[in-house]
Amino acid sequence: MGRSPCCEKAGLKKGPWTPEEDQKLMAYIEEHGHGSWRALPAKAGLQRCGKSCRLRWTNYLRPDIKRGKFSLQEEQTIIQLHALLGNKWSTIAAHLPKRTDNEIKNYWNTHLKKRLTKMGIDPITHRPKTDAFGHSKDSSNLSHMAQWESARLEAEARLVRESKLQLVQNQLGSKPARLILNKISPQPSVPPCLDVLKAWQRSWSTNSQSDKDNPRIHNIYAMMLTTDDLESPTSTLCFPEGTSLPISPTAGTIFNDNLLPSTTTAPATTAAKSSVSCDSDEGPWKYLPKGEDNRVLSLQDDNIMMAVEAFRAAAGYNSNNDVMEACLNHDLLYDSNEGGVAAEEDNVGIINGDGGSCNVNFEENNKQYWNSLLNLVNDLPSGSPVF
DNA sequence: AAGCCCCGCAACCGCTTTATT
DNA sequence: CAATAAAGCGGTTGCGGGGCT
Repeated sequence: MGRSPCCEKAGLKKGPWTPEEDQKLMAYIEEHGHGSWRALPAKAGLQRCGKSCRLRWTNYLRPDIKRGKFSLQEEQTIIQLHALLGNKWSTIAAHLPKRTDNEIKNYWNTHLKKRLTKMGIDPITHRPKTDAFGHSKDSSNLSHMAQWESARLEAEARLVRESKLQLVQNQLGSKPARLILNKISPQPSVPPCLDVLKAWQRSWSTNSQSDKDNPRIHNIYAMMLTTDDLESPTSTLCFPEGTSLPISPTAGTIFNDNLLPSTTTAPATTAAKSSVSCDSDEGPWKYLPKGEDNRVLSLQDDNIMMAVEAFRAAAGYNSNNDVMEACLNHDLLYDSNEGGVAAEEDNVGIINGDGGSCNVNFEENNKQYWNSLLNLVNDLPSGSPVF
């Protein structure tokens, strides 16, 4: 499946852009939109390849780019997200609305990475370097735990991109505590919070035992994570109850019949095409492909990961068995009786943020780690000098 | 003043993913 | 369903500017 490089043609210019070229590109896009990038250079009178034009536009010329020094808050957000996601620059950029992935990547490589190193923190694992050797298990667990949040954030970022063109539809059900997977614009009313970390905390907080355990673990890094507001315009975890938005019709819909308003019912076409579901306490989650549904998506906070999994599964898995397997592979489902991985027909417990009725069998160490991290963060006065 | 070195950033390269035919 | 095109993404490169000797 080869594809010839887009700049192969002789005569195409490379290297730094001149102001004249910038002007041509901006003028063309302002008037016509970019359309097909490949076709753009000829139409705009540029001796560049489409890829070069796209990069120049997305990384530099786009009017909604904020340039200049990164604020402390932005730095903290980058560090936090990098700890969870690794080098997923585009996903991280989705949480810093006016910054480009390229800019964030550069800033990380030239500033933040060095700063962490100087502080004795491994910029890859985000753990104190002295911990790295003796706690490899912790590191792998951290990575394991981060998988789900990573998946969620990536799915979220995808939905956000796709939803930019959508029209807001008015719909509201009777269920309280709505959580939506996408959002068109940032919500100023979102309360300051460490949404990612708190999401984790909720996932592990079945008991309060950890409150008194390991109070000093990773305290240096916890200090670095201190923040007043992790800006997360797409966060699923900070929305005030009662908020409701439609899921993008271009992205498809994740839904759960039992959480839908009683007046809406799932079309019969659902199961046929997207026989994708994840069972949960609320009943099965399903995914409806784009164009087939325009209802409002309403999720209970605790089911967010199940919904995301249903969505992801719709793209890559064909049967319930596959989805179940995917869930099992991610340690999402556990046998409620034995604490081991459940067979499909078993009565399985679902990881559930309220912790009340679910069976969470992750290592206690992970719980303690994240809880201690959050406790430390919460205990610190807001606006603590970190750097 | 000249040469050298380091750093930051824009841009490129090539691989992967997604969309289209 | 496979092939192809287009776009996305992350790693890397190389240029230009500033500081140091």
